[in-house]
Parts: sequence; C-alpha cells; structure tokens
Amino acid sequence: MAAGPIQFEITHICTQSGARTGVLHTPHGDVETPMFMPVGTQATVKFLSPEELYAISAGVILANTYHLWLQPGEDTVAMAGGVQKFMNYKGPMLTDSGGFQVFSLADSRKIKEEGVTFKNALNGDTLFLSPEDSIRIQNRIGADIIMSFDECIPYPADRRYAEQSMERTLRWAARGKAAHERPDEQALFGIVQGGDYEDLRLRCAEELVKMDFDGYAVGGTSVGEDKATMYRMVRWSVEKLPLDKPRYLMGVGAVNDLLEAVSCNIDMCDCVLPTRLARHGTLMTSQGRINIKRNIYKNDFTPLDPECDCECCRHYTKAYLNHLFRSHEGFGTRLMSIHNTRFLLKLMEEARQAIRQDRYNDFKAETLSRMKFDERGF
RNA sequence: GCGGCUGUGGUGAAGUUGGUUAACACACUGGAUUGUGGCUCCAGCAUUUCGUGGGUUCGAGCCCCAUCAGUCGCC
Repeated sequence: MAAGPIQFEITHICTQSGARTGVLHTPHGDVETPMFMPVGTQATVKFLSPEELYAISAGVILANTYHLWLQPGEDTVAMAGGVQKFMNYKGPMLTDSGGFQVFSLADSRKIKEEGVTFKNALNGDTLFLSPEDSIRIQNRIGADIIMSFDECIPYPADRRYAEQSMERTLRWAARGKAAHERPDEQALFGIVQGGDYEDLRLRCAEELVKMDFDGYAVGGTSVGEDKATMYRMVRWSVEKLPLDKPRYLMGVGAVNDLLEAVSCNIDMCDCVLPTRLARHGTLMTSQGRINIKRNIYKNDFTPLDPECDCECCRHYTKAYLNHLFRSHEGFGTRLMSIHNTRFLLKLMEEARQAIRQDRYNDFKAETLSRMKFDERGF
C-alpha cells in the first residue's frame, strides 16, 4: 500500500463475477467497500443525527463544498476545527467539489476557463468559484476525501461540447491537484467525464491516471439518461482505471444501479435518493416500494419491512408512519429517512457478503427479482 | 310566537345590472424524485349541481313565493 492519507486494501475478488470487497483506511476509521455513502449536503444528513448514522452502520458521509461555502462559510467551518468536529461526526467524510452545482444550478451560472460564476441563491450575490478555490475551501472544510472541481454536463450533450468540457475538466483537475495544500491528510479524487462518448471517457480516465490521484470517480451520470446509457458510460470510465485505487460512482443510489456499479468494480456510491424519497413518503423495502401516504396503510399495523433491522422497522407500524406523514410530523420523516438509508447500507453489506462467498452474480439476480422495483430501481 | 341573517364539494369559502367549462385554498386520490429543492413539483378531484319544492325568464347559484335547517335578537 502506498503512503498517503488513505489506503485502499482489496480483501477479496469474487470468482463468479470479478467484483471485489475492500477496506478503505482513513484518518477517521476503516470502512468496508463496496459501500453506500449517505449525503449530508449542509453538514447534516437531513433529519439524522450522527448517533443515528452510527446505529445504521453508516461509514463515509458526504458534505458539499458549494453549500458550506455559502453558509456558514469556510471560515466558520475551519474555526470549528473542520466539518467533522463542526457536526460531531466521528466517521470518515467526503466533500463534493461544487462541480455538480454547475449542472444543477445551470440557470444561474457561467462557465469559463478560469472557473464558474454562480449567483448566490440565498441573496443574489454574484460569486466566483475556480478549481483552486474549490480545493482551498475543501482543505479548510477538512474532509478525509476531497473531489476535483469538474463540470457535470447534461445528457444529451453534443460531442463538441462534451469534448471541450472534458478537456477543461482535465485542466481543472491538474490545477486543483497543484493547489492541494494537505495531500498528506486529505485524499484527492479525480473525476472522469466525457458524456456518452467512449473515446472521451477513455481519454479522460487515462489523463487523470497520469496525474496520479488517490482515487477516481465517475461523474456525469444520473442526469436524465436511460439505464443502458448510464451503465455504458460507467464501463467506459472505469476501463482504464488502476485496479488498486478506489473507484467512486457519483450520485447513484437506485438499487439496480448500485448492484450494476458493484459489477463494474465500483467501490463507493453516494446518493440523496434514500433521504429524499423518505421526505416525500416513498420507502424502499425488501418487498418493493411503498408509498406510505396511501390510504391503504391507514390501518396497517405491520412493520414497514419485516426483514429490516432499523429502529423504524423494529418499533413502529405502517399505520403510525402513515399518520405521522399526514400530520407533517418530523419524527416520521426521521424514521423513514433512517429506514431508507439503512436499506441501502444493508444492501451493500449483503453485496459484500455475496462477493466474499463468490456468488455475487447470483445475489444480484436474486435481489433484483425479489425486490420487485421497477426499471428505475426504487 | 315575532323579527333579522345564513344555507354552494370532505372543509373554509368566491360567485348580482341573471348568460358558455361554479374561482381560490385546504383536504383527499394518484404520480414524480439518482454528486439534495425537507415543509417540493405534476395530475385528478361539485358536470342530472349551488338546503328542498314551486314560479318568472330564451336562460336562474344569482329574481319571486313557499318550505325546511342553522344562527342572532325580542317577547
């Protein structure tokens, strides 16, 4: 294992599928891969306390550079001693670079070689974020893993734009790496872009590998493309990546997508899906999806998911969750967020187990047919 | 017993110089949701109907009569 802030140890390779398990050693503890990482944009996984995250065996959680930069500001987080101390999370953390906001806030930004001009949604101010700024802010926020500042392009994107954007993302990656001031304490990952173009994905990955990042991410997926396209983009993106470095598929959290990602030797995924779905009343269960606000659950006094070991499923009924949701009670949102997040964490625990037993392909097929989710995967 | 006011969908209620598809909100019923947009978005939701029964009119939730119900005041 090479020196550096994190070490990645591969512990088993499934003889049936080629999928792998591993351990990511970080300054804030070891986590097993492949793993799902809950998203806590504003230095909180919405509605969940750190204690609740420990209780459902969450490992790495995310925070977002862009959001923390706007509020409370990098100075405050730095004065707190870093984001982990600020929010009292004792496990490892990862910050997204703000690159996704280039995509998601497309109405109010301008992209230039130097960086991106945003409009602050909170007060209308014009703000500017460069790759160097993003890394500086992430250095001060202090997560264990930080991300290159990239551009996440929409789908579909024409080839000319995808190529120009990808080349710029490479230049931004190099600039960010040069600006990284804490390489011994924070791992920096590069992000593969290139849209739905094989040669662009391959080239982007190859160039990033030459720069020697601590890990590599696949970006630009889950932006409206169909599943076949997404899986194609992932496979092209990882083809040229070194096997001994961690691989992170960004923004993916549907069950079928997670299982496919593991097949591609993806070690890390993050997604807002479990918490967002919970807030809107949709629950993922071992029997398929449940919309808890439906009237059929009004007098259903059975657990949400009898196979789940979370606080919500062990102590509460669907009737109670239905009542809490209709009453707009935050406790219901909290319980359902716990469940959905635990559901994906447990799915990955089971995936790791199947890999260790050299039966990952069987597990994947059985799981997909058993859970009866639709094509979306939730 | 007398007088006033009110009666529109599950709820609150718009709706008079009488004129096509009865506003809006909430609730309700579905749906959406992938590097976060908690309190969001989309769609549906009174169509033999405006307490009931008559009448006037080409046409009535709107005008007239009766009646029932609720409510306030007086005796």
